[in-house]
Amino acid sequence: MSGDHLHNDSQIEADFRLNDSHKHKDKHKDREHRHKEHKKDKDKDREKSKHSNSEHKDSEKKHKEKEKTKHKDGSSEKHKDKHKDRDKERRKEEKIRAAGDAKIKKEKENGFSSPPRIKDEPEDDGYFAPPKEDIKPLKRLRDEDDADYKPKKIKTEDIKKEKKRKSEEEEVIWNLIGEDLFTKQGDHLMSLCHVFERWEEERYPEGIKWKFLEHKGPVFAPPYEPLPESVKFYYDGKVMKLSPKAEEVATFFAKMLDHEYTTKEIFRKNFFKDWRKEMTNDEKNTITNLSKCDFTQMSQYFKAQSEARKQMSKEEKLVHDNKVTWLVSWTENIQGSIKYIMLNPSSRIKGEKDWQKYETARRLKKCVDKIRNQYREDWKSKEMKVRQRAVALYFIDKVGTELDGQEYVVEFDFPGKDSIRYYNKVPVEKRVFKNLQLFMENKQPEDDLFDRLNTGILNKHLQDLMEGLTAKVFRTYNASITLQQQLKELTAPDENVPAKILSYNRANRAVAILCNHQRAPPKTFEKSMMNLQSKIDAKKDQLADARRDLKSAKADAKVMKDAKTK
DNA sequence: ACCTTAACTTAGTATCGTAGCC
DNA sequence: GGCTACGATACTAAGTTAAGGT
Repeated sequence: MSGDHLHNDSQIEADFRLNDSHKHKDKHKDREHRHKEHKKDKDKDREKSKHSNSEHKDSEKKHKEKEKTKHKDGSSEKHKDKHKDRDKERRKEEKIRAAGDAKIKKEKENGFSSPPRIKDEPEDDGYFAPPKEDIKPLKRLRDEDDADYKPKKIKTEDIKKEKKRKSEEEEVIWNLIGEDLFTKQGDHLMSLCHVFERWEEERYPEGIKWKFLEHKGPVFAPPYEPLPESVKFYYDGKVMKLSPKAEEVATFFAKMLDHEYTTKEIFRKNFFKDWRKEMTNDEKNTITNLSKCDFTQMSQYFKAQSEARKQMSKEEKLVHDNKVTWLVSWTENIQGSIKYIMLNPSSRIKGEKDWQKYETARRLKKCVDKIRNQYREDWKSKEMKVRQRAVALYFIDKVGTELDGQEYVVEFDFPGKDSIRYYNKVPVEKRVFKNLQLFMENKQPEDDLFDRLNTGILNKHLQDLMEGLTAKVFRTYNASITLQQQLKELTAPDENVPAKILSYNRANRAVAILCNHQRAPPKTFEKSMMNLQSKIDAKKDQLADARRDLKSAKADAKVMKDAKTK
């Protein structure tokens, strides 16, 4: 959700209601969207896998180095987890690298500088597009949402109870099976078999089989990874290098070599027929008899792989990291920064966080007076560090409060976000002004004004003042309280809706100014403005015409009247 | 103590979809 | 049916914050 001021608590609630009440329409939209997304994702996935080898040895080296240090000093649980992730990743990378240097070279020319890390499970051979958690869970059904909205902590206690209840139920069901279903015992049995209840609920009118379908996205198989060079295929006793497609199909057969199926004539015939479809002409000419094919090396290779998988520890098998919220990450190739794919703002994970943000701001409301009093006191502190901290905190908190007289004015001039110049003259309290003068004593222009202060000191102080307090919270708080005050001031209960909307927009604008929101005029702005102006002009002309007509009509009427009376 | 980085938030522009108008 | 305006959504650069590294 964007803009602090745009979402106070009541609005968040409203947002959820909106989703709920619109779920049908939205679902439809969502489906369409996902359809598109899948296509995109599919393409993306192909791209990613194409580029996945462009991974740098650099980052791997880094990982290894990190690992070393961490093990030495005994890292936290969380970090151990990360290690496992990295280990896994490294293994993946190594595997991929083994696939061939030529490929790497080619792919280095392309954009990606790291293979995307996708949070799925290794056992899962399918690619998810979109990833398992819907990329756009925007309009999920309410009940679904509710289900995972609740639990901050799922107590093991509850799970145990639930398990116990289930097993007791099961026992009763087993005891009742065989009973006459039309007796009370039967009713009891039916009531315990929840699956019947569900069918009961979902019964549709005669002939109607479904009301809507939800597309959760197709599962795409990962692109085929060729076998390592060392794994040979033999035809008629001679080594034969298969084309990638033929090799891929051959692996299906190789993987089930131990199965009885492969001895069945019909099965062998069917497989061979399908296999030939993927062979090159040369292969078709050479491979004419399935019995002369030797898949044993392939078979052994896959057996060894599955054995290795079994050897992995429980933790290794768990690929996911439930300490983070992103679905996919990769290293961007220009700045080397990390990019993420995260959930939509309307997802539980984001919505809950956003809600928490406002809860923190509400907590600040309770102690903000105390905090303000304290930093005012600290302006007089003997300790320079405390004074600097207090002045800094004042600027973090201060939101254009009007002061009597403009005696003490501070001029701000610095590159702000997006390197946009921030230039403003702000009236401040006398003590702040005097303190700033003090901080400037014996300093060159390039010296730090707050030389005794750093983020660590300030943040620590904020934490001490209130748990969870950071600089951002002041902004959220001040924006929210301003919106509330403005709404109170500008709106009247008996106003009509357009008037209320106008008042709301005005209140919102006040907050936008407070937060220094800037927006370029839209490209079509001037054109729209001109259209509006020409409409106004046309109306004015019309009005003038009408006036003229009225005047002459009146004159006519007078003449007529005179004539009539006459 | 200072610097770097991962993970997340914020806030901007771009684009899409659709209602309403002609 | 085309055009426009406008709200919703998508996309993403550039912030913040906390934790880790040197």
